Amino acid sequence: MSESSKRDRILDTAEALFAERGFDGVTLRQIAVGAGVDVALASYHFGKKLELFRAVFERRAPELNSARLNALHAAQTAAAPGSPTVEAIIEAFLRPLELAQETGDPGWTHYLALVAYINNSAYWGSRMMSDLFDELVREFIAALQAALPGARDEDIYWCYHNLSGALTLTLARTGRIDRLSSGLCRSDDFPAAYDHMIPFVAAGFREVCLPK
Amino acid sequence: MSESSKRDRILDTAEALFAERGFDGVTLRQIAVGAGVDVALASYHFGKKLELFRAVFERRAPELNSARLNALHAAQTAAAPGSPTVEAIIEAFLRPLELAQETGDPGWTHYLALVAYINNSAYWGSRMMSDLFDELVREFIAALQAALPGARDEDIYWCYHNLSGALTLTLARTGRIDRLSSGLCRSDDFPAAYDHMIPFVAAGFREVCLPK
DNA sequence: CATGCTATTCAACGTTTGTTGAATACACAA
DNA sequence: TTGTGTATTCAACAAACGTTGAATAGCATG
Repeated sequence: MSESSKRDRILDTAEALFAERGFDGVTLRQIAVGAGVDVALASYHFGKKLELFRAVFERRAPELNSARLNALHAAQTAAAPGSPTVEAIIEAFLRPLELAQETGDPGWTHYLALVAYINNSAYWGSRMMSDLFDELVREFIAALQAALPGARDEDIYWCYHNLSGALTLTLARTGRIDRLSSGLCRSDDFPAAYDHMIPFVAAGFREVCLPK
Repeated sequence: MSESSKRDRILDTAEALFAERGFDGVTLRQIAVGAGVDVALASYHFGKKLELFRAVFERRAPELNSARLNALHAAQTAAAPGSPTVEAIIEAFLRPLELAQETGDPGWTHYLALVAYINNSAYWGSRMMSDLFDELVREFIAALQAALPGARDEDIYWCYHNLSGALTLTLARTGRIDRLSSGLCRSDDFPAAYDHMIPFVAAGFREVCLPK
């Protein structure tokens, strides 16, 4: 028998399947089979299917949020008494997401794909994302405002929207860039994605938000 | 009775519902009710549910592709014998998507949200998107290569990935930016989104792709 | 060993699902 | 009018769905 508890195996399997096929594309029986468990056990531990979905989505959010927040605070400390650069802020926003590779836990990769699925869905997205991630995002936006003096709020929000979109598509790991580039770029190469995203996004912020 | 044929009403209703809830989140009965039609009619016209999904996705692709291609060719003609600027190319890539508002046909808005859903999904995305949109995208990438002499292919693809992500999140109209900005920005304001996206993305391409 | 509590399975329920074959309505040609 | 092909509905199917209550196992504590 596997070392982790059956409850955890349900969460892990649900995480992987929900990320791949979405809430409605996965049945409790598929999750049960994947976890090597009876169908009824998911209901016993989590109640309705929707509550299992929420439990999966909420499980790793605190750890992810604190990793990113620590990175932001580290950048702010390093730049004190001034403000960190836009690059440093974006870096703090993105690099902690590499823990998916660093920890060697494929669950993190599935979880980030699930975040991408939810963030891109009008049905699930706005409310569920806000509940778990708004506090963090507002901290980053405040830091960006400090790094871009004179910027209009509207411009900052639209630039963040562009950053969020680029990140979301990366986390989804659709394989589209692999096909488009004939294998030159790979969807699961997060470091390469961030290496390109950081200067790309920083230049965009400056272009749109800094008065000329 | 409504003016359009029942077959078209099935496509319209399926388009709206698939865009909102995804393939598995919609039943043929919901589509039938929305279209004011018997359940069996969808199967009669389109066969399996998956084939209806494909039919919806393929219906508007040619018109969308030719609108964007025309815009690109117009920009190239205007810039001849040189190459259009990066801004002009991105503009040609994005502005035709405003036909969703211009035509006043809400079906276009639903369709673009469906494109976002598929493009962000690893399960549906890579293959379905490539089949319909790769030819177009390769033309735009070739134009970008011409506008960015000396750029490495790898960098161009990653920058296009960032553009695609920002666009995808816009098309999904999740309402997240509305909430985050307390109503200052609106998800369904496509012109404002593109007004910010074009300079943002153009600056990003130049920063990443142009040798310093 | 008995007790009690949690975890897990078993068996079944009432619905809903996608799909199909037969029946009907409708348009148009002969 | 009769015939013919397409469009549409009707009725029903077997399978799969989420969920639940009762039964069983495991394992502490007394």
